[in-house]
Amino acid sequence: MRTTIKDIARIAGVNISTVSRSLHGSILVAEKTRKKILKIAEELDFEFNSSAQNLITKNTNIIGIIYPGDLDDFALGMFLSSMLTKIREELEKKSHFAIMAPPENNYSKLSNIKKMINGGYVDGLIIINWMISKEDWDCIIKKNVPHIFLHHIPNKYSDRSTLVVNDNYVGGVLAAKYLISLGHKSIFCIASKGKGKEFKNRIEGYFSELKKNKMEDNQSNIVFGECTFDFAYNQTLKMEKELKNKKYSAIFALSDAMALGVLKACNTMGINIPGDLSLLGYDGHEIGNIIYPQLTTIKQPVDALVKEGCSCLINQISNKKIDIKKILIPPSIIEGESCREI
Amino acid sequence: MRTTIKDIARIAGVNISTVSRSLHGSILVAEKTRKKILKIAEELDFEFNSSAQNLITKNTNIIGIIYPGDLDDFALGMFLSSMLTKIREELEKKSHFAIMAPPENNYSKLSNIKKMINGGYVDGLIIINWMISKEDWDCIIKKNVPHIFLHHIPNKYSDRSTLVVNDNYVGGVLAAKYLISLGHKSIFCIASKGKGKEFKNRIEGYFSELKKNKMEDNQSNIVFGECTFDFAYNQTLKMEKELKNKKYSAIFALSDAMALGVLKACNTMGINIPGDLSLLGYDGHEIGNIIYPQLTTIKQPVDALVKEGCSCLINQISNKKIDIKKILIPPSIIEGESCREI
DNA sequence: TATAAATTTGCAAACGTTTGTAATCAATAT
DNA sequence: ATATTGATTACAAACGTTTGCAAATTTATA
Repeated sequence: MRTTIKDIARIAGVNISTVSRSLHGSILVAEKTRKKILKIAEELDFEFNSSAQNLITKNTNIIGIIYPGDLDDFALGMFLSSMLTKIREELEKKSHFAIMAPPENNYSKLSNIKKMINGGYVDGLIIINWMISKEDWDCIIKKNVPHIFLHHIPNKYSDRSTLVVNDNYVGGVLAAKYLISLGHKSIFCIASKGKGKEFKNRIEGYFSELKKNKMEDNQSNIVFGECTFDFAYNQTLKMEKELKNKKYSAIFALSDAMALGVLKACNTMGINIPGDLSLLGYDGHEIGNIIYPQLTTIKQPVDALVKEGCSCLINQISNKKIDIKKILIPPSIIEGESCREI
Repeated sequence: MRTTIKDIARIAGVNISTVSRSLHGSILVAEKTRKKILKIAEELDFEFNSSAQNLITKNTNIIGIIYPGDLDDFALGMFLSSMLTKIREELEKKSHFAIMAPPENNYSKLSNIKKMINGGYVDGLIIINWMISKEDWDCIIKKNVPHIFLHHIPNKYSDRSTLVVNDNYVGGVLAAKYLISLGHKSIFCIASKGKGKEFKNRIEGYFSELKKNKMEDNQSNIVFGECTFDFAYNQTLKMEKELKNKKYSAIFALSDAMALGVLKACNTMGINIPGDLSLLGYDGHEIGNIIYPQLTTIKQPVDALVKEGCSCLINQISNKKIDIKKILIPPSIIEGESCREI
């Protein structure tokens, strides 16, 4: 049914090896023959059968993208489509396809990571998750599978792989600097322990900058909860009295999802942003642009992240070895309308 | 390096065919032998090499998901992560993986659809796009590749395939019915010709219901533009005078992205929603829940869409034939806070 | 106990490639 | 004319499976 090099060989009256070499641009074939073969291949819409190729060459030109199954964390959901699309685009440059799966099959409870590796599905992995099981990790190392951790800092093993994340510490510093530069003296931080380490770093950066400005007593002005819209929303509602008394002039939300929760709560309570309260988010998702007031936020440079990450991964694949490095992409600030000078 | 059935056969002291049969649960193997082999396979973390399997069986257990490269249309972007994640989940039930690509490679300008098919990458395709090239279409038909069109109605060929979309006509009716039931007499519609046919159907449904209620003169109360936040935003700003004069009591935006544009413009101009103007969107994306006021909108049932679509596709794959049918998933209304009785 | 039947196992070809090595051929040097 | 060389092409094994068929083994039957 499908065209194979055998068909082409038959038509051209040559051996299949000549066809293979022609199509791969080997110098071991006469110019005239190559032209003839190329023409036939073109006419027949020939593509190499990838399975047959993989079987010999051991590489599939497919990259596995692992991301969690439950997107209850809206924050990741917001990033995901742009991240996936960008990954696709970067891989395309190197003629790789991307295959997606959660870490484990929801139904069979078997590890998709192991299936991808042991089943010979992929050349490498992009892991967008807060954690990875010991079993999966062992498999990756044993089989020496090129991989990167992207966007999230997993709770383990990340120091033995390539880690590509935005520089959360610097982002935290940036946030504090910005609010301080606007004259804010009393800032409340809506935070989360998160599932990985990124929030920790973000908070450290933030407080280190406060300390520099002798605002360390602000350390109590923080609350930890889930990194969700709902948590921030409810938390803000709870603070109605303090907010109306202007105890705080600004809120720093550790994610845009949380910032939106704050915003909605303030809208509900009739607190004007930025009139009564400045609001700073973190993520820089597009969504911040389309709400009112436009969200001021620290932008995680998704495009740069993905670009850098894919290039590292492709490198590892060509060199057939796992790199250990930490790539921190600097965040930047998007000045919207949700913060004001005081 | 990697464990193969040969390794297992050697260890168990049997032929590879026995291993293969054991692992596939064939009855052609003694219970005792099977147990022994299963145990060894388990210990060695064995997985069949998918390439070798594909080569023989001709199926890859991989589904190609085609969606456009440029997500300038924010509306699709908003849906995409939930759609992809849900697809992944549905396919997982049948042990399929999902591979993503835009219709054509951005760099080489070669068709990814043809590459996926002729290269033997996929068993079937899910096409989320407004169009498909004649060349790609011919390839699909020639090779009899199971596929569905999901979410979008492509400008051609959709009547010769399985089409799974939300019932746009009914959605339009629903929108009109709802606004009319709230007492609105003068509704403005911010619309788009769109790239596929879905908007057309949506508008037809909407106007048919208006006509039923003798509001057909409203036919002039519509504007067409890009289906984007920006278009709706600018359009609404332009209508400041009419809106402040209360010429319209409600706006029906054909997508949530557009509804958000309207909302932001109204916020900017000091028009209160729903106090001064009711606003109805279309899509039912999560984003509507987290803004203020919560958006009232017609929900496209993404989950049902994907579930239905995947099940059709899997069916086609098992039967090795392309089905021609049109599956319309009924939309429903999400009552938020952006519409009020008048 | 011999034979037939049923069960279990092994053999070998096939899938569509890649690639090292051998064979062929034409052209050049002797 | 013959040997040598270099360019081109063909051959065949290998990759890891599946599967029809034959062979071997076990069990049942007479």
